[in-house]
Amino acid sequence: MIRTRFAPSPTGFLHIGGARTALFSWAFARHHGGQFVLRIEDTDVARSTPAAVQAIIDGMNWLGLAHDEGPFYQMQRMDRYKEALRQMLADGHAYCCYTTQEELDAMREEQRAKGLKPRYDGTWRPEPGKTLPTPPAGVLPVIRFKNPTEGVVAWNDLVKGRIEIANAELDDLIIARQDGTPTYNFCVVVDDWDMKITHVIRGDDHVNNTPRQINILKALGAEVPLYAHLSMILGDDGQKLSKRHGAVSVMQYHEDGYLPEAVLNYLARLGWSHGDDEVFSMEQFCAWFDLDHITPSAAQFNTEKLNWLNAHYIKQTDNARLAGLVRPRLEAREVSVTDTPSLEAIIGLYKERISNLNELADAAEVFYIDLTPNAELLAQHLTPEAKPALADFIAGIREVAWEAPAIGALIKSCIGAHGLKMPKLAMPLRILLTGQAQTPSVDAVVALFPREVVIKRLAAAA
RNA sequence: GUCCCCAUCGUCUAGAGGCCUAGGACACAACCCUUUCACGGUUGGUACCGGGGUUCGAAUCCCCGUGGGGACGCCA
Repeated sequence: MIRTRFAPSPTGFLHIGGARTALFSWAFARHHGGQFVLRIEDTDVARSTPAAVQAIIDGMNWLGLAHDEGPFYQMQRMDRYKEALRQMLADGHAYCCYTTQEELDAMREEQRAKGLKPRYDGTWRPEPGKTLPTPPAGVLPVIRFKNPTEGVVAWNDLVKGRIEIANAELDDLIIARQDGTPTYNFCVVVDDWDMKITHVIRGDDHVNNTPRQINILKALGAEVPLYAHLSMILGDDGQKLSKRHGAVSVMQYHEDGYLPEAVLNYLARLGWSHGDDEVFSMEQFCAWFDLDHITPSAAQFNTEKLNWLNAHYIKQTDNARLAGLVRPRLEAREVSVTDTPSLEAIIGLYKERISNLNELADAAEVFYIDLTPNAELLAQHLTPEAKPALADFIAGIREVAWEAPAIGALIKSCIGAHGLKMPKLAMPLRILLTGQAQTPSVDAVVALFPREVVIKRLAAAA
């Protein structure tokens, strides 16, 4: 049974990189009929918040990345970690270290100054025949993992291939703090073991943790899972995403009018490929996705391509669902949506030409609010030569059959009578009715409105 | 500084030694369509980081550079 996990720390929202990691873990489990576990790594009490947990879950729900187990909270598993810690101590795989924070800082500074890799010097590490210093009074120890000093740790990374790191490069990391609480690398290992995770799919900022985790796993007598390290996603500008620069919540995409299937499709294609396939459903993705064909190099986010995909999915979506998504956006603007014109009809006319739901709301809004066209824009298009034709149109509008072809015919007869080209009348009509110079076919726009509203809006020009 | 990773059009990528005169998509340009703006359609330009090998043959394998990124916390 394949089991994957997504293990965010709840210190902020679910961003695009985390979402892709979750997506790949989820899809891999789906592909193999396995299970996808959600685990909340909340051991950093100072920075973890319930609001962040909720934000992450909201993001995953919006994207439809459902977990099969969890969420498990590491803070609720403290007893288990401490038990494992005792075991490590008893087995001689871990030891108490009394070096203080200050001493450590000084040591690192000195090593860095010498151009060395900062690392623990092993003062308190027990060795056969070695006499340990006497523990200083009043200093609470931390627990360190006794990392092997010889040989190499290697694994076959499912994305990057074989990675090998010499144990000599690794120092004895702290697995429990002075207050006795376990640290990240230890919790992860115990959890992955207990939760029977078979494939650890995560960001490649964890590559350096992997050899340490493998060593701990072995010390614990646990089976080592397979690892797949996903390269990072860079911002639109090629820069690293961070809280300070460019990182936004996936829910921001919701705000900005993106459909979850567009975001999902875009993310799936970022760092993974299936030949030339660009547009596909999540069902299709799960059928294809197998950790093969994941790019080992970093990928730059491209909003324009996301926009294109979003526009594509909006065109594919039926008007009723779109109306359901646009209506709350109009309500948020305090626009009261009435039955005439119907929101679905407006959407049907506009969805071909916009690329997000907010643009759809922008287009729909003008049908429901009182409108005063921009005077300058109107003056520019409502030329003296157009006025007689407009007057004819206003006269004719009371009688004409209320459907686009008949209205179109009326427009043609009005311009014909005055020897004008279509845009001469179409443009002022657009502006008077919608306030905008760019709209769909003007006869269709006119037909959307109730007749009285058209009469009223055009009267304003007289 | 040390260790690790990465390197094909502007961007996402195809490519697992001959199928590559390097393919697709976004973006861009031109044209067509057209009632404005879009949509759509057609066409076009643009890339294998550099240098050495290996080989009959390398975008693909190896080495060295160079460039970029990551890690080096009692954070996760």
